Order: sequence, then structure tokens, then C-alpha cells
Amino acid sequence: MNELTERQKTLLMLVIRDYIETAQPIGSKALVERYHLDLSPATIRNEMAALTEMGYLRQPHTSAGRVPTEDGYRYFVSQMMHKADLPDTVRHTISHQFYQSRQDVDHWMNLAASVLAHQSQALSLVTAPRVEQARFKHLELISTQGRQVLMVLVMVGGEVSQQILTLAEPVPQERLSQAAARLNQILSNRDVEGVASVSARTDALEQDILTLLQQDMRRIGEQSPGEIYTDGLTNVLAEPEFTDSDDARRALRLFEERSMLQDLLSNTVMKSSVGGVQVLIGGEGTWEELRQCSVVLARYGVPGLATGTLGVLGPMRMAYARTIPTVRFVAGLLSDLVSDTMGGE
Amino acid sequence: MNELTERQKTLLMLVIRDYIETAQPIGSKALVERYHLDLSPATIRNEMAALTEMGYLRQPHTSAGRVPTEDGYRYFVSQMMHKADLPDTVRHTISHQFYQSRQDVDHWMNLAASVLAHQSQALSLVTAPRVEQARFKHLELISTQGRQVLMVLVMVGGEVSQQILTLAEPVPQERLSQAAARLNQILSNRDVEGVASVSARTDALEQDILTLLQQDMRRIGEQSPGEIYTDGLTNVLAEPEFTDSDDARRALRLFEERSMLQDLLSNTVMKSSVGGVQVLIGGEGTWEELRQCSVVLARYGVPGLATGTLGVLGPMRMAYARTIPTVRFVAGLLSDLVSDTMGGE
DNA sequence: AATTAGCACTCTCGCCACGAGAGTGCTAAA
DNA sequence: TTTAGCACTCTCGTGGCGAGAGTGCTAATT
Repeated sequence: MNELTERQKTLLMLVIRDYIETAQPIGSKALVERYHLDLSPATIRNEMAALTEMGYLRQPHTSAGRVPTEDGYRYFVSQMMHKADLPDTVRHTISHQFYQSRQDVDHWMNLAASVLAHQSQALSLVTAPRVEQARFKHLELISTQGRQVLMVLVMVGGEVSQQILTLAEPVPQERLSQAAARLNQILSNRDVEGVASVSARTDALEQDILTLLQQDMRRIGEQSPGEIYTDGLTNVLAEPEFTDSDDARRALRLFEERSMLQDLLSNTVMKSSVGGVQVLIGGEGTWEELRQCSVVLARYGVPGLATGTLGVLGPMRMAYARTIPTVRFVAGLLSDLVSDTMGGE
Repeated sequence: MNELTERQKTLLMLVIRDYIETAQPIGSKALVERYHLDLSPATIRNEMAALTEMGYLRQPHTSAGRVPTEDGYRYFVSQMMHKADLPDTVRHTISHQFYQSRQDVDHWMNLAASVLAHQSQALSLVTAPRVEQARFKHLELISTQGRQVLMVLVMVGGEVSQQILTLAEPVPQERLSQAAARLNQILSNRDVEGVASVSARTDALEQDILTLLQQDMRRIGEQSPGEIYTDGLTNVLAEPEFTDSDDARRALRLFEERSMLQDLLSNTVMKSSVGGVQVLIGGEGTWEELRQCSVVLARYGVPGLATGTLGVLGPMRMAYARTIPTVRFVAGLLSDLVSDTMGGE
């Protein structure tokens, strides 16, 4: 399959690099001049014809310059993935920002989104780390007013969920505290099934709470994509692909429809994947909305404890050389933070 | 100032209504035909000339139809504000959605954003209700691992804030519970100053926690724009104003830069304001980014307890007749929910 | 005095032709 | 294998042209 000569490879790289920069079809002559190649335009033309034949390049119209195809980008990315790395100074700057910031998940997520958007000049998407298997840690019941009770639920990973529930009748704080204390003792460290198996030997109030609690834990464990942190929308809106074509603009529905994003993130079987970073180019056939876009994704966190996803969405003509290492690096950074904060063994 | 004849008024209304629908300059002949007016185009032309003279209309080029000016929209809105109201069926549908939904602020906010975006076909912005004066209600300290401690802080309004803090040395859960219990007793119902004035008679651990607690309460009380819920981005991107002009697209930075939004929301002195709904047209001179846009805003909640803001951002050519009553109605709905949930007499 | 018909004028927009420029493929020579 | 040369293609910007829509003004009408 890999029939590319060395020269064809570098040529392909150059075309793609140029196109990423200029967003304009690249011609043989322009390429020679720009990089002072020791070859004539005619030779380049021949090579380009070969690359076009092989499906890595494409001409928008007869007798226009060449533009990379999806396969072209894929090849480019697969070559790029392992070698590319972020300069040390950038790495330091970024990690410095993280470590000097407040110990606050919310803050970290925002920071990650901001860094990704800035480095890649595209739209960043970050989901908060979510516990894989919700395990009960602590429950708190606080009467707020009348029949309204605030239930605060803490998971082993440190995840907190709060909910206001309305009881059938007013219950004094004392009684609530008793119930909470009892449940805390019984339920400690149990997962969803564990909690479900407790149902015996409780009174009506505790039974009610148990039910809600199960719902909550199931929600946390299963779905709860939670908040999606994002940044750099304006980056991507400035790109010609998005201002011109309706097609690309439609990709921003991902932004609003969490279910799509959910699908996207859970789809772990992807074409180009090295070092934990996955690159989805042009929707890979399945994603109508992403036909003109690329997505660079990575999971982060500690498997079995808590994980999240982060990534960058941009035009197919995206600065992969910068984006991929950034995504990888930030994912690593967040993984460290998760493991530090949530404790692992 | 109000020199408009009755006929001029209705004419202005018609032009604006048409322009809102079609986004195209409105000519005299087209207007007559469309509404079967008992007047000739020539008469309309004269009236239009007068309206143009007065600054309510404008022609993009000599000999093109007329387009409303900002002042035109303002006039339109001021006429529209009081009379317009949402049809009963719509009101019922919306409030039904709210009351049958889970008792969950997060859910309400999303729902509000969704309803606003849908009704107005524009971009909706909703901030969570935030307590005006944070009052301490309850504190919980939970040891997670080693020196990491999870602090859960509950305010009187039901607002919850969590934070992970790292102690100088490991402290057993027992000790933490003691400290929490003590602080809970002392601090009950105090506001920020109240908490600050306690500092005496506590040991090092409690002192540390007190400091963090103050910070947190201050954060909740003062700033904490909190999450901004939003929906309908695609609505607004589909509008011609946003696809064509860079100017309008720049308005979406409001979206990303919370500080701007913050400014916007706190600016309560606005030109057209009736029934709690405020309409900002074309940035009103101060907002560079909004030159091509309009914003319909309202505060909701219970003053002195908890309030939030919600609104809609769209092109100046926005469906005010539908948007304004919707904003007003949803604001009222959320106010009721806040007052129900957070108590208050 | 208000309304309208008529008319000349203006400006946009779509269409088409045209030439410049950039790029291509192919063939033949180096 | 590379390159020079050449004929060819296609886009794009420009300018001319006519249709269409709209305007303002004046004079006639009600």
C-alpha cells in the first residue's frame, strides 16, 4: 500500500502544509519557488499527477492547483503523529498555568479549553472527568424550607451531586440528620448495585431517599456527559470554510446537541490513532455534519477511576502539527491532575 | 417629538414587519400590493420620504427600498412592548414543561435556554440564579485521600459550592467532622462579614478552613457569573447578517468573554424598558460588537434573595413581537420557581 | 389640500464577453 | 529520469449592457 517514494512524501507534506496555511490550491510553480526546490515545475507536475492518481491530492477544477484529499490528510497525520512534539518552552508555560491555578476542577476545565483553543486556533471541547463506577461516599440531607430538602451526595472519586427533593410532609432537620447518618453507615463504599441491594429494614423516608439516590448514582455512572467546556468558537468562525459553506457551519450543532458529541466521544474505534490521540478526518464517512471538518480527540484520566474527553474541532485544513501534540500534552496533564486529586493507588 | 400621524405609524410598522421577515429593502409598490392598501404607491413614497427624513427609515442606496434604522426599531419596540403577549396555548405548553420537569436548577436553566432559543429563533443566554447575599448554612468536610479534603459548602438559598483543599498534613475524618460541627454551630446563618468576624478562638485547622470559606462565600456573593446556559447558536448563524458581515459575527464573542456579558447584564439603565424587559438595539452606541445586533434582556428571581438574568441575542432584524413577550414570560416563570424553591415569604 | 398618474432618473443585479494569469498534460529533447 | 516547450483549460476580475425595481418631482385629479 505504501508506494510513495521519499520525494513524493515530502512533496505531499509540503502541499498540505502550504494549503493549511493559505487555504488555496497549490500549483507546481508556486511550490518550487516557495521552497527553492532543485526541481523544475514539470517534474513536480508529474509527481503531483501521481499523487492525484493515488488519491492523496485532488484538483478543484481542471487546471487549478492541487488540494489535499481526506486520504491525503490521513497520510499526513499518520506521518506526523509520532514525531511531532510541543516545544519545551510551551510545555512549561502550559503546565505552569495548571499547577499554579486553584485546585478546582471547574477552573482546570476552563483552562484546558482555553489552552487548546489558543494553541490550535480552533474550537476546543472538554468534558469534566467523570467517575467510571460511582461509589457511594457520603450523603447529606439539609432541610431548606417546608417540605424542600437539599440532598448532597458525594462519591468516592470526589464527585458531588446535589438535588432538591420535595417530601410528602415536612420533616425536621434532626430526623433528616439521623436518616443520613444511618444511610452513611450502611452504604459506605457501595456501588449502584450495592445500594440497590440494601432496600430491606428501612422506613418510608429512608426508602424514598434510597430510590432517589440510586437514580442519581446511575445518572452519574452512566450518562451525565456533564458540562462541556469549550472555547475558541470565534477562531473557527473566522475560517473561510465556515463562513462560506453551510456545510461546515452545520458542524457546530455538535456544540448544541450533546447526544451527538456523546456518540462521537464514545466511538473509540477510529482510523488514525497513536499515543492515545485520535484523529477523525472529514467525518470518516459516518458523520454527515463533519464532512468538512476534522476532530482531534483524546481521553484523559485514570481508567477505572475517572476519565474525561477533550478535543479540538476545526476545518479539515487544521494545524495538525500543533494541535495533535497539544491535545496529547494537555490530556497527559489532566490525567496527572486527576490521579493526584482523586488519589489512585 | 411624536410627530407621526396614525398612517405613518402603521406604515412604519408594516415596513419593519416586512423587513424582519424578508431581510430585504421594502419598496412602496411591493408594500401596497402585499397589504392591499387603499393608497397608491406614490402616496406611500411621500410618507416614506417623511419617515426617512425623521430618521426612522433609511435607504441602503439611492433608489432602493427602505430599511428601518435603529431609531425605527426603537419606535417599533416601544409601541409593541405593552400590547404584545404570548398566546395562551403557548404559555400553557411552556409552563407545563417547567412544572413537570425535575426539580433541578440545572435542568430549568437548560429548559429556559431551549424555550427562548426556540421561540425567538435566536441565541438565548441564561445565567443561573445567584444569591445576592451569601449566607452560611452548612459545611461538610470529607477526607478523600491523604491530605486532600473535600469541602462542601451550602448556602441558605440552597446554593452549593464544593472545593478540594490540600492540608499541610493528613487529618483523620473524625477530627474533620468535629471541626465541621463546631463551625456549623458558630457560623449558622452568617453572611460574609459575619464569618470574617469570627476569627478568634479557633485552632489552626479551623482557621485555615475559615479563610477558604470566606473566599468561597465572597466568590459566590460577588462575582460568580456562574455558568451561562445557552442555546440556538445555529439559529443565529443561519441569519444572513451573520454569514455575510464580519461585524455581526464578532458579536458572538460575548458568548466566550464572560466579562462582556457581565457588563452587559449589569447595565440596567437602558433605553427601552417596559415590564422588566429591556431591549438593547444596535449596541446603543456603547457596544461596538453589537452594532448589528439586538439584545432582549430581563432579570428574574426574588430581589434580595436570588436573581439571575436571561435574554436573547439576535440580529437587529429580530422577531421582537415574539421575543419580548417570551422573555417576559419565561422570566416570570423562573421567578416563581426561584421563590418556590428558595423559600422566602 | 391631499392624492395620484406619469415620467425621467438612478442604482442593483445578472449576464456575457474578454483577456490576464495560473496551472495542467503531453511530447520531445537533454 | 528530468526538463523545456507548447497548446490547452479554467478561474477570476473587469466592463458593458439591459431588465427590473424604486425613487423624486411635477402636474393633474379628486
